[in-house]
Amino acid sequence: MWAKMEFFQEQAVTSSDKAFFRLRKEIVEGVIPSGSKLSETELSTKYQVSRAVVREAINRLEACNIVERRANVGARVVSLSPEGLAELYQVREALEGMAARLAALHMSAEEVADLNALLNSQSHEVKSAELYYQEAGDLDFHYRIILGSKNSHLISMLVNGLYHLVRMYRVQLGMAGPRVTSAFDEHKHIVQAISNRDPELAEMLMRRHITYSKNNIEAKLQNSL
Amino acid sequence: MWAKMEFFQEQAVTSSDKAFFRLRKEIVEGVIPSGSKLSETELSTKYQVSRAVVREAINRLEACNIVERRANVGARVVSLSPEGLAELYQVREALEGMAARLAALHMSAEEVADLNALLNSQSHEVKSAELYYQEAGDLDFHYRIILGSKNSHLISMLVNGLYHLVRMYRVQLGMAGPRVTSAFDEHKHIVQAISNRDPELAEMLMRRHITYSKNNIEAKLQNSL
DNA sequence: ATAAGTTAAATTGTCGACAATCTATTGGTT
DNA sequence: AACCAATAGATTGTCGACAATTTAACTTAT
Repeated sequence: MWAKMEFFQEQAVTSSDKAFFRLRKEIVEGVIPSGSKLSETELSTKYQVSRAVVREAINRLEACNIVERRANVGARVVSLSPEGLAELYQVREALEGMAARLAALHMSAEEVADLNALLNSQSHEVKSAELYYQEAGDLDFHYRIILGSKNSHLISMLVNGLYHLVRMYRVQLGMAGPRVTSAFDEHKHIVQAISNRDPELAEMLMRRHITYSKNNIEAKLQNSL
Repeated sequence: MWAKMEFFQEQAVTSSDKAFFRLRKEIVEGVIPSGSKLSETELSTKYQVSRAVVREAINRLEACNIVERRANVGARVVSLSPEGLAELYQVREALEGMAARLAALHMSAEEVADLNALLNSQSHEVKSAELYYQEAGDLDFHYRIILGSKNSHLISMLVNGLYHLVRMYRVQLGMAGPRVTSAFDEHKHIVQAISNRDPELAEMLMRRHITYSKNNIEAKLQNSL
C-alpha cells in the first residue's frame, strides 16, 4: 500500500553520495548529536574513505542547512531550538501552501484519484487504530502534493532540504504519532479542494494544516526542554 | 544613498569562495552561456587553481540550482526557459510573500523608518526620471524586506539561491528597467502595510507585486524567443 | 550502409601529502 | 591574579597524481 514511497529512494552512485546519505541519516536520527563538531579526519577513518569525499558530503549537508560551517574552523551540526523550529515551519507553510495551490492546478486526474485512494486506505487504518504507519502515511500525503505541484524548485527545496530538518526535529524530540485523527481530517479537506480544482482553498487549508502541526510540535518542545 | 547595499557583499575568505563567486558571476552575466558544459580541468587552468577548488565551486553552484550535475558525466549551466521562469516566480511569490508577512511582524521601528526613507529618496528619482539606479533600488527594497523577516532559512533561500537565478534571467533577457513607476507605487503600498503592522495585507500585496513582475518579464520573454 | 562490439581518449571521482590557518597551551609581564 | 605574546599542536584548505567511468572513434559483421 505504501509502495509509492520510493519518492526519496535516491540512489547513491558515487562514494560521496553514500557518505552524504549515511552522515545525514546519523545526524537526523541523533546518532551524531546536534551541536557536535564534525571532524573530517575522524569521519574519513570511521567511514573508510578519503577526506575529500567526507568534505564533499559535509559541503552538501551545509547546503541543506543541516550543518553550519566556518572557513578554516570546521563544521558543526546545527542545534535545535524553538526559534529554529518556528522559522522552519514558516517556510514550510509558504512553500507547501504554494505546492497545494499548484497541485490543484497541475495534478493529473490519475494522481488525484491515487491521492483519494491513499486517503481511503488510511481512513480504514485510522478507524481501526492501526496507527503503525501513521508517520509514513503523513509523509506520503505531503510528498504527493509537493510532487503534484510539478515545480522543480519547490520539490527540490522541500524534499532535499527542509524535510530532513523537519524529520530531525521530529525524531530528536521523540514524537512518534501525534494528532492522528485531526490531521487526517485536514488531509481529507485538502484533497477535496484539490479534487475540485480550487487552488486558493487548497493553499489556505494546507497553510492552516501546517500551522496546526507547528503548534502541536511546539507544545511538545516546551515539555521536553 | 544606496550605501546600505552591502547586503550581499559576501567576502571571499577561501580560494574556493573566489572561484565560486567568479564562476557564478560569469554564468549569471552570460559570459559562460546557459546550457554550456563546465569542464573542471578547463576551468582550473583558466582560474589558475586546483581542480578540487573548481569542483567545490561547481558543487556549490549545483546547490544554488545554477548548474545541473550528473555523476561521472559533468556539470552544465542550466538552460533558461519560460517554464523555468514561471516556476522561479511561483517560489518567489510564496517565499517573499511570507517574508513581507514576517517583516510586518518583526521589523524594528528603525528598520521601518529606513525603509520609508528609502522610498522617499526613490520617489524623488522616479519623478525626476533619474532611473539609472532603478534596478539597484528595486533590489534594495526587496532585500530589506527579506532581511526584515528575521527568518534565516527564508533569507538564505532567497539571497543565496533564487535571486541569482532571477538576475540571470533579467540580465540574459536584457531587461534593464521595466515598469518603474507602477512598481514604485506597489512598493509604497507594501511599506504602508508593514508600517501599519498588517501582516496579511503585506503578504497579499507582495504576492501581487511579484505576480505583476512575473507577467511583465514573461511578456518580454515572448518577444525575445 | 547500418548496427553492434571493441578499443582509445578524455573526463570525472578518489586518494594521500603538503601548505595555510586556527586553537590551546605555555611563558612572561604588569 | 589577570592579561598579552609566542609557540606547539591539530584541523582545515589546496594540490597533483592515480583510478574508475563515460564518450567517441574505429573495426567488424550482418
